Amino acid sequence: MNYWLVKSEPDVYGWDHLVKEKEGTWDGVRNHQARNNLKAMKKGDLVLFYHSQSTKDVVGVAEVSKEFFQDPTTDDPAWVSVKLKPYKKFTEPVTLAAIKANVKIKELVMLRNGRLSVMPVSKPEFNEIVKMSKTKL
DNA sequence: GCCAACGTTGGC
DNA sequence: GCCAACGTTGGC
Repeated sequence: MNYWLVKSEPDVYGWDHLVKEKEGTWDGVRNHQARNNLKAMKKGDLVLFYHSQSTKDVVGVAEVSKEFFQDPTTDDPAWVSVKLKPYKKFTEPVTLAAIKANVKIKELVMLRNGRLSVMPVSKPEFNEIVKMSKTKL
């Protein structure tokens, strides 16, 4: 079981969209590093769902429901998508400021490479963020 | 709205 | 193959 974090602009495709659709296709990724991470995702992996730009917080956990396949938004076989479904909404969103303030997770990839949209999260980091959200998974 | 970080593009 | 210019992302 691996853990991940995906970033999304809530205006474009936020947590609420995912909940409404029940299952969302994570397409349009055009970054090699992010693509490699998508390919490494396994069904059942848990994914922190981060809202960028407006609220800047992790709002919940999604689950990988389908492993990578050809990105439907392009014919270029270089790009892939996965499918995600909502797993659990956080009781309290975990803000970027709170993450930055927590020394236990200062190695989080997001803090080092702010522009990556799909990134791995270690198990301790995942657990710590869930703990900060006061959510029981 | 500004700026930093990073990826991509194109000239050489 | 290097590097400057440019575009995009995302935090502030």
